[in-house]
Amino acid sequence: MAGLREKQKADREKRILKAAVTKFRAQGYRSVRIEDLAEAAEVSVGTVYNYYQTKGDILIATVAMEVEEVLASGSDIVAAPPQGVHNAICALIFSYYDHSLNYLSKEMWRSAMALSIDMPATPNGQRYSDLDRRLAVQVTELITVLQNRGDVRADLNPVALGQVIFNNLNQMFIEFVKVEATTLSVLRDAVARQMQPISELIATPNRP
Amino acid sequence: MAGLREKQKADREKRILKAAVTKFRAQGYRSVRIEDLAEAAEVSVGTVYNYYQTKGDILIATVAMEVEEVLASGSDIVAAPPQGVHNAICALIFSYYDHSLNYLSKEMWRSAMALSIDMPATPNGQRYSDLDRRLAVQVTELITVLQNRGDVRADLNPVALGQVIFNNLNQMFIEFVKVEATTLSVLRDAVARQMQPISELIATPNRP
DNA sequence: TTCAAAAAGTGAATACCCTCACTTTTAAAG
DNA sequence: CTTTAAAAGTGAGGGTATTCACTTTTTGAA
Repeated sequence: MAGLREKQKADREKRILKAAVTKFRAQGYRSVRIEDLAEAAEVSVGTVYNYYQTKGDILIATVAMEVEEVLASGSDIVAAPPQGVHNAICALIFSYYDHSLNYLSKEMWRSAMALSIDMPATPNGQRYSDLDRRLAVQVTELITVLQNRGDVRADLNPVALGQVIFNNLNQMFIEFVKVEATTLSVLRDAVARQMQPISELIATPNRP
Repeated sequence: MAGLREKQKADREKRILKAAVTKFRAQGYRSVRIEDLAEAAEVSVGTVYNYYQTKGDILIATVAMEVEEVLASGSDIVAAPPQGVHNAICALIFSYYDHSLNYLSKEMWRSAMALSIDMPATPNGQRYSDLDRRLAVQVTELITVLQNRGDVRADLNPVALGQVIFNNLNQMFIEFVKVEATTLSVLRDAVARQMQPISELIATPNRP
């Protein structure tokens, strides 16, 4: 299995991906030409297409790496959410947001999200949608944890709630990456404000 | 003002737009070439670009017409929402959804939404974002109406609530257009299920 | 070691969006 | 009616993602 051919394949794929991460961040996804990636990875244009179906496919591969990290950081929060419904929900959401720009620029996010909408049937689009789905599931898990802990009313459907909260945080993130000037702290404040009434409503009523 | 030149200009623009609506729906946005539109509108490729900045610009123009209708139908609902919080919210959302495919195909929506994310600074993207904003405002207006009527708790921030509900319905619409096979009734049911707990939570508590 | 088949690499060719230097048409003044 | 400037139209050409017929490399059996 670790023949010469396999080793070379893995190496070429890695070189292409590394070139992509570097160049996409430095120059922006748009302005990087496949030829640039091929040159940096020391392969031909045709070879790039042996490893990735489209330019967008390469982008999704870089985004997927980041989202895996985001999911990992989120699972820490779900395992031990801070006290209070609002704090817990915001902690999870903020952990997503704070990780989101580690390796990716806003422009890369925009392009990736646009691709996932525009080409939903391609492996690209599906992979991105899967990541979104896993994020939504994680939010639902948090709600369930909070219900088990007695913080959130037990009579609420955690799936419906989780989806609504995820859809909101996702849409807010879209708005965030659409405006280059917006900072993470502005995003956090806006979402915290939106979640405030939701958190209060779903919290278990005080029984004095 | 209604000189020959103006008349011809208006006529050409209309011909291009008409060709776009027809061909985009028939063949899909992607597969229609600017040259096809130019031919159908009996102008040259260069002329198309005298009226619209990019291919995406033409798409947004067609989408904008549809969204204006959606907004108009929504304002009827806001003016006289049906009884009950859940009914009122769903009525508004469903009026959006039910109008959405009048002139546009799912593929057109996908492309338009992708454009709005990917090129937020262009006139295209901004115009689309403006339409989204107006829809969000309309949802907020509905919440306010329901508050004034005493159906929704007066202590809730209608803007935060309106944004969350809009973000959710918008994101659900994105998922809807991403999967060609999904029907409007499936979409409606899913959103109704999500809004159910929200509606109950924000409704004024019964005072027996 | 040799050789045929399979796998992978290659880059010239293709397709399509968009631009721009040039031509044609319209407006309006003389 | 001429003339001239402004406005609009035109389509060949530039740029880049993607393809595919051909070449090179690797594998594994003889």
